[in-house]
Amino acid sequence: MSSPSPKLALFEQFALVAKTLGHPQRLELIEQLGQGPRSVDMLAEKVGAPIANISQHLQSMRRAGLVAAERQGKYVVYRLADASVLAAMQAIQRVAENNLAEVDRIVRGYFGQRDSLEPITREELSDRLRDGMVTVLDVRPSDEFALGHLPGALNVPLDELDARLSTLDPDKDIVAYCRGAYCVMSFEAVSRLRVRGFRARRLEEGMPEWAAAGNAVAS
Amino acid sequence: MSSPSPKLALFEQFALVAKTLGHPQRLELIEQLGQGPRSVDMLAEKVGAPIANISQHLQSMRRAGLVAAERQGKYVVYRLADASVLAAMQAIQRVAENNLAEVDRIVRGYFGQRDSLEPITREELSDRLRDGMVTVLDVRPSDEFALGHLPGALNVPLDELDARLSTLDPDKDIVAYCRGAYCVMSFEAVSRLRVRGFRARRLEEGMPEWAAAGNAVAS
DNA sequence: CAATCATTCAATGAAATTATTGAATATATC
DNA sequence: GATATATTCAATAATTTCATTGAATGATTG
Repeated sequence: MSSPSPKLALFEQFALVAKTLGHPQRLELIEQLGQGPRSVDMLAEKVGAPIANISQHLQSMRRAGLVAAERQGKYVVYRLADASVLAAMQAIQRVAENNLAEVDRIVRGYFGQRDSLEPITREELSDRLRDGMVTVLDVRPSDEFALGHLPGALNVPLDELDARLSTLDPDKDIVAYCRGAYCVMSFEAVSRLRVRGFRARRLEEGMPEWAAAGNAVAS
Repeated sequence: MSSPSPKLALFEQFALVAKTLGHPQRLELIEQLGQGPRSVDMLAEKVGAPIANISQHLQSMRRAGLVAAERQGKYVVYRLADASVLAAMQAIQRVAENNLAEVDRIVRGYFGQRDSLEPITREELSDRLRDGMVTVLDVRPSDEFALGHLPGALNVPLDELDARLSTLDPDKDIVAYCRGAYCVMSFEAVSRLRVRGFRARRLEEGMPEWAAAGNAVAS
């Protein structure tokens, strides 16, 4: 083996992947695509940025192997290249959680005591689902629910929660979830439900993590 | 909760971590620190770059929570902030392995058939160690061996291998390891040993992964 | 205290990244 | 074929990142 070491070339490829994850909007795109495949204009709307800008980000993400695209009529639908992309984003979040004081400050300031809403693990939720005494509430927008959701989950988007409280069984415990660990919707939902006297808790993670753990996903 | 959503602030922090991983030399620094804590001038020598440049990279890595520094006399010793840093780098490598054709091309071109050297898993090596019929060879430079190594491993740096062949028991199987999955030293060592008639295989991963899996590390 | 070694800092110029804007391209519809 | 919609491309300016260089700082040694 006399060819030059591949080390540098490989590390340049690894660096390409990492730097492509190094922009907040691209991370939001991954979070969105974690809920299911989406078109460019839908992604632009979700992330709140101009379509041309989002398309540019998606091109760089495609080159870096983070997403794949396929044409469906006049739409181009993007999806995460594979499960390793979400895993990489979660690994990065772990580093930030463990080692960045600023993350701790943001989380304390907004989410309050992380444990104050008694986050429930997906293992614990699986157990609770078997005894049938818990209502699983998906508080994402209905288009994200349609892409995939926990089996038996009820879709009550956060902005409809107040109007639909009467449809919820007050005798059952409620577990609410949304897009992921740092999505605020389920925090908001659990707070509001508790004010109204419901026994509500928050699933620690989102739908993508549930799916990545091998659990069933309904649609 | 009426304060603005922390989402953007959090994703900016996550992006900071990712972009700090987005330079090949910083990834090499992580690989080196994965072998153990090191001073700036030692890291500069290992990575083959000017000290001022490496110091600059280390500052940005410290700000991003990837490394921690402590003064020991006139030396500043850097170490990985915690195990999540190595895990994040591995997650990024996974994405690249899975999804980048260029990585596949580099790996095929240099490493040949990945399976041609019969990589052995650390679980399998643990089993083999118990029956005592295998020589574990650490082919890293001796300073890295000193920082931590597999229990019972023999340190034969790659550049000394030819000179020390007579010290190896030809009746025992040999398992060689080095810094990690993409370190070429153990490939080289296994190739040379096989040419000389030894039954040699390569450990799939390096010392840091062995340690991260909870296995004992000797020093 | 001066000299040496190790490290960091600040300034600089080059390269890379990013958002914006308008044009170009592809598909669907009438 | 014209129009509308969806998406990408190319050019541009601003911002950020990176390597280099020499000065500054801190610890050790004589």
